[in-house]
Amino acid sequence: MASPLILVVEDEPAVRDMIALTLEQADYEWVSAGDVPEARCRLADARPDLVLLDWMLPGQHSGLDFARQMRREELTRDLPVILLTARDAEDDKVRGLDVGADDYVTKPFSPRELLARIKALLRRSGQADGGAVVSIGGLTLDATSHRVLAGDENVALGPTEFKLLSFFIHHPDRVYSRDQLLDRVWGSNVYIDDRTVDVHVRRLRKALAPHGCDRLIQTVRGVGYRFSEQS
Amino acid sequence: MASPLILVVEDEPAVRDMIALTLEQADYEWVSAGDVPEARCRLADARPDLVLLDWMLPGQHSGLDFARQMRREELTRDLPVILLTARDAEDDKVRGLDVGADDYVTKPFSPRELLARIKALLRRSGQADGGAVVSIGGLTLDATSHRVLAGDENVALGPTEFKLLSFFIHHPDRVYSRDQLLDRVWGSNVYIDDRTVDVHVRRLRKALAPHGCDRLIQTVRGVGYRFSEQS
DNA sequence: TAGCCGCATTACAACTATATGACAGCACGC
DNA sequence: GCGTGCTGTCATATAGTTGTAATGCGGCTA
Repeated sequence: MASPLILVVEDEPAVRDMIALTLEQADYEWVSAGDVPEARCRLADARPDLVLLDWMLPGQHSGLDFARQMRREELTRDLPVILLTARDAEDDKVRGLDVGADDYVTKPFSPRELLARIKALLRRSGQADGGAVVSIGGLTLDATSHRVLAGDENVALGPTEFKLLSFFIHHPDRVYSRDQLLDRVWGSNVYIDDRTVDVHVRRLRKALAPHGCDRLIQTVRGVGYRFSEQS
Repeated sequence: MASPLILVVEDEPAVRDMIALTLEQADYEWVSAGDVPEARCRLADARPDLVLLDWMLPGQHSGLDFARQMRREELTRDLPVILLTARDAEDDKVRGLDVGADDYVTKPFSPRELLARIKALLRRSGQADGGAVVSIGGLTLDATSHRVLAGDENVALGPTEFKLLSFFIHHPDRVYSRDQLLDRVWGSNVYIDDRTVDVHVRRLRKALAPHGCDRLIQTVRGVGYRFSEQS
């Protein structure tokens, strides 16, 4: 496999160079962008495997908007994003997770920490498409054969339920609001009601219940849903 | 932290003993397995922090399959794996890293080299954890999964209690008046009675009490409340 | 020691969020 | 064209959460 390509979106040249050096030493390929429009181009032409995104960017478009937009586009929806935030900005972290960043690193950060998170994230997401088979808590989803097994029994799911479960199983132990789920499972141009998510969750649970796997989909009241093996 | 537990998967008793001795001298805990089925059991019951995996194992299941399977299971996906390759087989190394091994050691290897790699890997994987996780006094709050753990037990909280605890845990060792708490937890423009804070503090304490963590929320008479590890 | 004040505790009724079941519109294959 | 299965919406049921108020308790002060 070729070494992963990482897109660095950061306006300060000094920080960018530092990151670039770190990446090179760890044998990653990289491209960089200094603002959001440029980042869009790189995204389209270079097709990176992961994005390092500075929270504070010049121009009217913040990193937040960029991240949100990425989540809406089919092509970039599953791209792992690591947010670079200033220390002490608890709000930023929360909002960052809201728009779907997968992880964040607070500045200033050590090269080692950055690499560790990149590696962890790449491994997780690489497993997601490459392996095509993922198992959690007795549930097995095989993307290739488009099949779901609970234990060794087949589970019949409709298309939307399958996509929903697929998203959940690839992003476990994390809450997603109904809006986020609509963005990431249904896709961009949807005028669909929040409550519809409830219904599909319900259908998914119903299908999983005979196998005892419905417990994996957990309601987080006031927030959304979570897929997790733990209670 | 307790000393890390290492699972040694190796069929040759002589090599296994040598490794075990090395580990013991470095003050690591260890368990061992001679084949893949046994390794699975140890993985499930002992929950090791790192796996030393021999590439050449008896039986139809190779180390490669085992490693791949580990990457599929949620519980073991992020477990660091060091591969022990028999010969200087470049192919094996490549394939090993492909399935997600984090490092490899070529036999014969020196105890010192083995220990160095174990140490480095444990350090890295330890750092890769938790971005949005804060722990104080046995309490762990994970914003990402929107979960609270006391020790390793789940604590059920309502939305407001969660927000309150989240604020406290991010601002420890400092008194806050009821008005301040209303501002920062409930939001600015609320016309809510001071006494309501008492009730929510009470509810939070009640939820934490079974785990002994209620002592962290302290009343400062005439002033307000404080969250602190010290009494 | 009586009385006051601040906090703890409990109960409760309004309110809100989620679960559930039913339904009509579609798309698709036959 | 006709079933069949899937989707999104709605109405209703259920369950969990919230702020308030009543009451109890203990310490502090006069």
